[in-house]
Amino acid sequence: MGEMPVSKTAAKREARICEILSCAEKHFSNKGFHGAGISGIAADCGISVGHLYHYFGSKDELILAVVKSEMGRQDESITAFEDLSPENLRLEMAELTTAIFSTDAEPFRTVLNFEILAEAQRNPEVAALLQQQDTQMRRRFVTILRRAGIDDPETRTELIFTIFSGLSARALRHPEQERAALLEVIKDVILKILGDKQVASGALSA
Amino acid sequence: MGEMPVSKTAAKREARICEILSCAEKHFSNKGFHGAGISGIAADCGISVGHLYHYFGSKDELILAVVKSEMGRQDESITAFEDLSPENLRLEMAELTTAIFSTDAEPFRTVLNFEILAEAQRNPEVAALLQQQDTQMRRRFVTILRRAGIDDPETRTELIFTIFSGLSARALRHPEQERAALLEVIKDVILKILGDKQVASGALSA
Amino acid sequence: MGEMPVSKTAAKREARICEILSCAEKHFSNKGFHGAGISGIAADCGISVGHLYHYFGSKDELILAVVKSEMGRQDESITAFEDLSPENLRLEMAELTTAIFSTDAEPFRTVLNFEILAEAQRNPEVAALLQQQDTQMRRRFVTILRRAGIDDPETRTELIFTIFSGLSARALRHPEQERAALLEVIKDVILKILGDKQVASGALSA
Amino acid sequence: MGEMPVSKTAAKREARICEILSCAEKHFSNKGFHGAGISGIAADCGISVGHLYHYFGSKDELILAVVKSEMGRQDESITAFEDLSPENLRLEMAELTTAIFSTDAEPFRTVLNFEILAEAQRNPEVAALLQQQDTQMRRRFVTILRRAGIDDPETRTELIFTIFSGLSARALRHPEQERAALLEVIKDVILKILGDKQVASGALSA
DNA sequence: TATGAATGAGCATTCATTCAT
DNA sequence: TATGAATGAATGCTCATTCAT
Repeated sequence: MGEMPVSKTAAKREARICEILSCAEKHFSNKGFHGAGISGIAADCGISVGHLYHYFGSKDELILAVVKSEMGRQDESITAFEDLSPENLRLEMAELTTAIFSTDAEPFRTVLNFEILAEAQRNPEVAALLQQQDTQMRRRFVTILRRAGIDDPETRTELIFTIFSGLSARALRHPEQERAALLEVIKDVILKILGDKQVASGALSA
Repeated sequence: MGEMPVSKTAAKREARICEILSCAEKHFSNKGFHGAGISGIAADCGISVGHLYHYFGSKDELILAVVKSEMGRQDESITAFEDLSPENLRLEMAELTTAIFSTDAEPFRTVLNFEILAEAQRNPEVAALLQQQDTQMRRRFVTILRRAGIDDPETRTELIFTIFSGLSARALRHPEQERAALLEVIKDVILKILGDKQVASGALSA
Repeated sequence: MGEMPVSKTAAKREARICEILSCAEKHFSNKGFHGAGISGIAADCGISVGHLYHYFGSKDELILAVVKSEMGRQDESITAFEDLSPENLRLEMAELTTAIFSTDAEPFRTVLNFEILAEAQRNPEVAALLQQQDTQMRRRFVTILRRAGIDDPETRTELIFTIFSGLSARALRHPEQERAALLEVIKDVILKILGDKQVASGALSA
Repeated sequence: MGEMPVSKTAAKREARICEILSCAEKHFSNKGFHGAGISGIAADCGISVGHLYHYFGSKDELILAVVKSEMGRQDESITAFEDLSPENLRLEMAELTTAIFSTDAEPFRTVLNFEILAEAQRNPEVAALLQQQDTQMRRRFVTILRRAGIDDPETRTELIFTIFSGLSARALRHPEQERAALLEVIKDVILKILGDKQVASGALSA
């Protein structure tokens, strides 16, 4: 069961690719997609430039692969919320509020996050990848909410994704310390969104 | 009255600087800070490379200046909400929800927005500028809300800024057409936030 | 008596030229003739680039002027040895041996010394200046020796100039501390050269 | 016997490096370290600019390598004086006096000589190299003198190095034709220095 | 006399990429 | 699979110099 590598070489190849991706991610995080250079990445991997081109035909291809892997990771981290009881789901999501200001690797915030969004504005392939991945993440999240018996899961998903995306930007624009209050409010909002029967005009009102 | 240029040369100089900034902004938008080249910008301005360096000592200086001007523009566009009656304020803010998906120049979304956020992650000067500007914008918005007689304006400001920041990311990640429903929800949320006496656990609940 | 400036403006002009030369000398010393830039020199003088060109038509002209002034200074410092009694002359010259390892401004050693020699190898104008100045210095020194009643002053001058030139190079190649002994030897050699009736094959032998 | 290159590629690489060094030396001699450009050197070698950087990481590195090779050559040319009989040593050294005014490649004079000395004044790495190499050359020369049975070889070495260094400067400052007499005197001095039992206050006196 | 805007060639350096081995 | 030699265009930046004012 599961896809096991066809041969030993194939396994080695995949490992090598993984290593390159991880090196590339590091460099891209530090210097940006355009600031990082292929040769630096190759050197960091301990392979030659020419050999890197054996695995990735161009820098754009490498960028795309990194973006894809990054999003794979985001997607994966949604798994943590599957199979939670409705109540635990609410609590865990509320906790994310705090995490987003500190951790760099969770669904709504990655170091490469804004780099990717910026790139998406000018690279259609990246944009397509981004949107396709987002669609999938929303779909999974909707399923999670539905399984938890929450009404109108699509809208609530959108709301939550919007708020968390916003938070990740605020972590950069507003890193001061008085934000503790904000976090409390947001937590409450999240709990509301996941707890109320109706979402907005109804649920949020008296 | 009004600030008139001290001298003719100074005026010319300022005009030239403005032109460079505008060209640079265009190039940076299209190719990113690191993708765009000084020589391209200079050529587009109709001046020589060397001469551009007469006005900006380095590319970083130019980037910083563009970021600063960009944020000045964001800040300015808040002015539109000053002097509005409380009710109009609510409606106008709700309208922004739609605008953020279409317009490229308003307080919470600019083409350069993510480029700047990405740059802020590795360039401390940009980060400082970003935070300082955000502080000022929040202060102004708080004043607007307070003048409109809205309770706990600080928290509501944070909430609104968070939501709009999130929306601008969603415009990229989720540009599909079924989002009309989301917009309606967000609009309602904004109206709630600006209309309720209490903010969260209280106001959003029944 | 002596040449007084024709007018106040002329005096001012000369002062300005002096200032430029002194700034240029500083920059050339620090970065070399080719490493230093006109604009840096102008800035250091507190004048505009264009204005510097009012006084010196080109960088080469400025270099030449600095070389000339440098050599003027070397020449001047020979004056110190005129009017010395024969015995004092010997002692003073012997003292120079020590000075050459520490001072940067005396006839046989200047910071710009090697820069000038290197430039002379490729710039004929500098070479000509160098040789002409050296001729004049030798002539003056010969006169000094002759007045002191020293035999064959031409040859002794050559010998002394050679030794001091050599010392200035050794100050760079051999700046260690065990050189005290060398200095004593050289001192003695100088004293010999200036004291013996015959110069070499005779005088230096038993 | 002999050092044979480890592999064919390594040999090729070394040959290429040699070629670059020789081209660089030529350019540096003609225009000075700072006057010569990398692109000119690369073009002269028949390689691309980028490729030159494959071998030398920066211009400074290249300068340093040229200086090093230059000094290697100076050091090597001392070999000619090893294994000479005492008498032949005296004569050969005396002959050098003439050579220094004509040849460009011998221990005490190279075209790049003053360029290097000038650079040493501002580039500590070059200075260090210069001093280290000089120390070694002195050491070797001392051994030569000692083997020839000459007393106090250290002091005599210093004296000779000083005189020859001085001569190489005089070749530039005093290239006129009446110097034949000087040469004779210097020759005698050298012979004395290498022939007398005592060096200075004693040997040079009656 | 004095400014500083303006130029464009030149600088050292890095880039993504190709290719023979 | 793996190397690293090789390219040449492009990078950000500085240069000496000119010129209108």
